[in-house]
Amino acid sequence: MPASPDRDCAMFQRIEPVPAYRTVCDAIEKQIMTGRLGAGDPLPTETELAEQFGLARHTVREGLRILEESGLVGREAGRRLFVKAPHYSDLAPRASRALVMQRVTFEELWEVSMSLEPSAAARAAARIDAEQIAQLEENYRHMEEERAAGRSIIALDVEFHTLVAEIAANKALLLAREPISQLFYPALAKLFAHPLNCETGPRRLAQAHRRIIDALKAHDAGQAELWMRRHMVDFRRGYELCSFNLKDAIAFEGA
Amino acid sequence: MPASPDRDCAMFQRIEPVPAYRTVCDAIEKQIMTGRLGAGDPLPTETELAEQFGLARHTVREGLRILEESGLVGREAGRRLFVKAPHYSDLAPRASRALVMQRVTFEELWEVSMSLEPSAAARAAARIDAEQIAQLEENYRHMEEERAAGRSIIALDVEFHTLVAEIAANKALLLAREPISQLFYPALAKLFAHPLNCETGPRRLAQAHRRIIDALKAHDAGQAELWMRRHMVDFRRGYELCSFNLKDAIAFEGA
DNA sequence: CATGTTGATTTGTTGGACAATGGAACATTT
DNA sequence: AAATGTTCCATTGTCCAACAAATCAACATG
Repeated sequence: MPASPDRDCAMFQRIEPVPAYRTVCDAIEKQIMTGRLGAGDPLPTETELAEQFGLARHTVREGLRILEESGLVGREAGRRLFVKAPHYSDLAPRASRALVMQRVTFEELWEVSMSLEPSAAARAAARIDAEQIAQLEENYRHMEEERAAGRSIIALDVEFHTLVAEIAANKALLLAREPISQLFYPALAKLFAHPLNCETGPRRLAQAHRRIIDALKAHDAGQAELWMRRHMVDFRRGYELCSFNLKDAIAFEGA
Repeated sequence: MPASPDRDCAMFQRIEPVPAYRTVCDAIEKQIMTGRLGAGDPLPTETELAEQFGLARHTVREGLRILEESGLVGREAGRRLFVKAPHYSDLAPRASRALVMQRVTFEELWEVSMSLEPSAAARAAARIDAEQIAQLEENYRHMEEERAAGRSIIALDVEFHTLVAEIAANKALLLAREPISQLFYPALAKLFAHPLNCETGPRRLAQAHRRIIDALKAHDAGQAELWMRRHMVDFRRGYELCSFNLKDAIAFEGA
């Protein structure tokens, strides 16, 4: 083995001290992941945990804050903490912010969406039911209403795509696409603020949604995928038409 | 508007009390997202923060734990906290665990990977450089070594795919695929534990990697995508061959 | 120049305390 | 009887004061 990197010679790995609050967090997490604590179970009270761990309540609390943030525990109507399965909506905001901080570009987001959205539509076509069709129609109706009133349809567009993904019923897909989907909000805002697009943009967008819904209703996976793809391509073209740079970082959308 | 849902009539939204530690977290997060605190900047000390916020140090600490967990701040060689841009490797473990708890199936993971991995390979082919080729070759060499020695190549397989994704240099893609990629670890372990696959599985896997690397070296996006797709299909077929149920939940991989 | 020593700074942890909130059980009002 | 007020207890949110342990920098020592 020639040119073996010298780090192979490093005999010892970096050793970092583990604060007690992290151990608390890990211990509880382990109980959850191994199923000894299941979703819906209430956590012991802070004082009980402190006793069991032999630590001060403050220390335990810091561990709980971490667990809470990672979505493994949450409050269900009241103060008490309950174990829960983290929902994609818990994790998406952090991921979105991470992407913004990494100065992700429109092009990067678009590329991934180009991979995920059409296949999501195809999958949705195969398993959509009446109630879900109604949801999509309601979204469409609402969008036309807002559009006629000259109000923003951005939130409704993001919702439409999330609805399609939920109909596709793939938990990994939902988790993967949501952070990206959220970031189209500022991108669309920028797009529709441009005089070239403030009128035609929303109209074309609604038309595409119409086509997609129709394909889904007909359980036509091919058409659904096709129209979703066209919809995405159209989005990108609009961006270029306004001579926005695809490689600019996505702007931060404040709370 | 017929059949307006009665929740539209609810005059007031749910109002939930915001504990001070969350306000702390939000305040600091805002400073980061608006750029007043940039990556690499040190945070004020806990006592300073406590003074500025007019809160007790421990309350501030709970807020810091949340920020730390979400990856916006971290320790860089020492105790002091620094602002940083969250890396996908910070967020992936949480997401993976979320998927496990939601009882994600092999089929779901596979479907998303089937959308992401081939296009990642195609994109990687367009921009791979000499050093990156060397990394892939090193990974391949190492894999053959381990395979010959009868040791597990699973970690190296996961690493291979992450390498390809990093070469594709799409930050959104990296973030989206990593949690899923991590979950193939237990799936592969299960697969290679089966007598039908413990020999042929790793061999076919290494062969596919060989083809992919060659395509990448030739900057042939089409071939890279094609072989990656075949590689994924092969993976699934192996799973079916062992008569594993594609709809079984992925097992938890303990620390 | 590598290795102690010292001291100031900062984080990790503890203890005890109290206010505020939620929930349940019960009393009161209409 | 249904809605509203009262009481009490368990639990969480917050504070104050303090100490142990680790880090860093400067300096002293061999």
